[in-house]
Amino acid sequence: MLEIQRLRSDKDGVLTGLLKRNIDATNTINEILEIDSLWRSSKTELETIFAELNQLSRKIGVFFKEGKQEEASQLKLETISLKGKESDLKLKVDEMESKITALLYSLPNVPHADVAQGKSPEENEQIASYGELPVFSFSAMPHWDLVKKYDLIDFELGVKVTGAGFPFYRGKGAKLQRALISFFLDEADKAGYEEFITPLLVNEASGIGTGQLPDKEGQMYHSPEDDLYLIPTAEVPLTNIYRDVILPNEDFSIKLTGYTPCFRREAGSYGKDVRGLNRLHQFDKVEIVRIENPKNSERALKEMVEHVRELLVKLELPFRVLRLCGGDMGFASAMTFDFEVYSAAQEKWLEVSSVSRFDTFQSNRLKLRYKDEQKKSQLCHTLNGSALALPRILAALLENNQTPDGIKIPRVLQSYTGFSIIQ
RNA sequence: GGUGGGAUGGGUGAGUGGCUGAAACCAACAGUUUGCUAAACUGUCGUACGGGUAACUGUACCGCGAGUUCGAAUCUCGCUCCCACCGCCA
Repeated sequence: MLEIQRLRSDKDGVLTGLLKRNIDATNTINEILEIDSLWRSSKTELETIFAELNQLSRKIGVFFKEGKQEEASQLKLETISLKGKESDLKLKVDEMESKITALLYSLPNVPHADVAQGKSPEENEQIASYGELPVFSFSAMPHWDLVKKYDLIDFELGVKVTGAGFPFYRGKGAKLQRALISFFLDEADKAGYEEFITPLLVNEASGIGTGQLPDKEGQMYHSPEDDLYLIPTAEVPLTNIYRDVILPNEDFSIKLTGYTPCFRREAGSYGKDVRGLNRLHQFDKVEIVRIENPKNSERALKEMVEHVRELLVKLELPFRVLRLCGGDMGFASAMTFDFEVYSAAQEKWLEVSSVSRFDTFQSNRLKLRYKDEQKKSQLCHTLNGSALALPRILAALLENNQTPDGIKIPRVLQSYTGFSIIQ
């Protein structure tokens, strides 16, 4: 949620920023500011009434103590008309507040100055690439055939036991999965992130805190009996650790990581691009989360991008890094870098990581603050990124490393898997 | 699932209708003292919003939401959560 102070002080900046998302928010913001100024004057009026009532009550109390019944009842009469005004005004003020909140919730984050305008993924800027695209002297198999050939993943079994998008990993497929998780966590640990094992179900307040609720309700699995949501990413439990927290000073840098399964309903995304491991209802991911002083968030973003880059280099996968254009960025993000690995048999780039800075957009909802030098509360900046999401990494590893003799395991994983080739 | 008990500031905890935004203690922070540390003493010590350049000031908040009352942390009702014991279970 954008801060209303920002709309008051820099309306034009916000408007031009949102244009990068191809959103013309003029009407919304004008409406917010109109209601806001009316709200402020009404609020002042209301508080004056409260102040008068408080004073009268105090006097009545004193009169009663002194036994002056007459004077007290006199004053009681005065409160009646004030109370009438109060309840009318209070209704209006409440109405205005919820209207403002609803309008603020509807506005996405303002893209950072360096973000380009654009409508679709084609307009994302490629800022780096690494590795060579594999060439095969034989006809390469897509991963959904490879996993069948080598008994690594059983999609049909998943359909039987649960439904589409819930695969079984088995044998070396399961081991490889576990190896990747351990590798990612170890790398995060080396980079100074504290590891967590988090709850996989969260309450409504947490969903609101990180922005999944109320807008993206349909994307999460929900247990109505207990009113709990299955997490779509570890970002939710990890970031919500710091919901309603005020850090005591301005000298902090919080780095969290965690492996969790992620659950996504993916309502409405059927058909192409969902084959095999490309899009699942349940998948594994290691997430990194940072909470930073605003002055350090730019550096933090760079470090996170570098961290993800290193992971992919070590896995020997060809990849490219994109800075997303305004139109392709997530609702809460101010800047996002996507990492895509090349999947050789599908001949496609697959998104395996998304690293974003949210500035104060999340912390405003989370009420996550720190005390500055003047001991004033300021909103923190939050950032997060996948490091990494497993299924598409697995898809690319299998496809790119296939040989007539089997699938070769990257060197860095071999100590984790205990084998160097899948035959 | 059953039965009880509870929810007050960073923590412990007092407070059953008015001068209580909230005692006291602890913790924390600043200062005095000190060769250093400790101790002692002094002071500060919630959040949000509104008004004001500012000093400051008004209002709201004692789990959440309603109600009674001139006035509610305190009384009434509903809800949520937590704890303990029993049952069941990894």
